Amino acid sequence: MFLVSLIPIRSGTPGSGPERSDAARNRELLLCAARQLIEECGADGLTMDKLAERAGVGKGTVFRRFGSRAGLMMTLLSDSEAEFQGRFMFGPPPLGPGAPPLERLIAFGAGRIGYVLEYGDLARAADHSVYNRFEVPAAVLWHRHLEYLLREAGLEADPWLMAMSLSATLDPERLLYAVRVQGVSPERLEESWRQLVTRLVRPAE
Amino acid sequence: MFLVSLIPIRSGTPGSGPERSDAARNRELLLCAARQLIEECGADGLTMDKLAERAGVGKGTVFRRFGSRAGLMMTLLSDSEAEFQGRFMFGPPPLGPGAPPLERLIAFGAGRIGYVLEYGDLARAADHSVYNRFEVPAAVLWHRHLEYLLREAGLEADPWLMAMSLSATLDPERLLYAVRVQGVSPERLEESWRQLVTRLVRPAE
DNA sequence: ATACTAAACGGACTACGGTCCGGATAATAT
DNA sequence: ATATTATCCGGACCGTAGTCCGTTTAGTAT
Repeated sequence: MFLVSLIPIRSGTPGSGPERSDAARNRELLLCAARQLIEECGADGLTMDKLAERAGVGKGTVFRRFGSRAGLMMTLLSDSEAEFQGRFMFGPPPLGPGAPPLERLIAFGAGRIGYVLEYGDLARAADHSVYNRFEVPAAVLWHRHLEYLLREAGLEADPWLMAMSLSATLDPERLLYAVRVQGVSPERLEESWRQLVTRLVRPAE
Repeated sequence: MFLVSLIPIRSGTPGSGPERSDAARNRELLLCAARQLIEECGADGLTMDKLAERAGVGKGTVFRRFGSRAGLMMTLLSDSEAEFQGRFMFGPPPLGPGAPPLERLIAFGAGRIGYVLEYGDLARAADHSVYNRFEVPAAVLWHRHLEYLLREAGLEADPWLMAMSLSATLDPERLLYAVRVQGVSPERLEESWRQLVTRLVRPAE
């Protein structure tokens, strides 16, 4: 069993030591301004320049706080992300521990689909790292969780890569394309996911 | 049965009519310069400014020819892409018609994995459209092919979405991450793909 | 209070993808 | 040859993410 350091999402703190008061104040200003801007222009319409101006700080401050645009988006998502993590790691079955692995897999997909549809553009923008989006703590955690459930379900073959395939299926960009462009219903997504994982873990006669 | 208009990849021609002689000359200059630059700096190191300068044309010309950076990359890949398309649509079994659907699915994955590993950065850069990368002709064709094979194999449930999951599994960015960062071997990828599609199409007892 | 220092600040700067439009030019008609 | 026109050309221009570095400031030691 592995226990990660408990929801290591992204606090928005650059250094390791305590935070200076002006830094803390600016972080709040920035998060507040970001939420305002997203409400006004949507997540895709948020630019780092507009954000800096709205918050009344320099552009450098924005990047020192959040590292990148994707980092900012992750910070904005961190509360709901932590909530979701808590549910699938410690919450009630079938998402949390207690239910059989296959049930948990199905619930995980449904949960993630709901999450992505709720925070659509934000989730997509958070994924838009130029570098490896697969090494973001949250992504690593999902992957490990899927891998763990696959093992528990008795999957023989390469749970690591299978977890990767499953992660790919739940990729925000694809899900949003299916729903928004192709008009696929969330229920249909969930059902397809259920079929997928069910067939995956079914033992080879 | 559907027969697409036969390998509609991307010719690099903007208008619909015939091409003016200077335009044709510049297109050749650009493709040649692009291949040079990729050899020198890698696909990721190619910028549209450098390309224009190297080819001795204006920047506008580059974008009129190829539409975008991703469009240029697709054009550079079009020969090998056409070759791959020809193989899985008309070539010899097990990739081409004649073999049982499951065999063809397995071969398709292996072929695609080989393709992505061969043209790595190029394939990834070609996928990097800002807009919907899922509507690129080549991607649509793969998707339809996978969907068709899934149906042929007797899959009951939602072949369209299942084909989408399978496409996601074969996404260049993910494959390259697995191989280059995680050190997964191509054989392991192929084996995992084989397991995945085999389990998918296995009938529900 | 004063001096000191590490941290944070700000905004000019770069790199890059992509757009625009006035001017050049190849094909065609006369 | 000349005129006409649709197409193409070039490079200045824009918006955006991200970097850099001289300046300011919060916290702390004296």
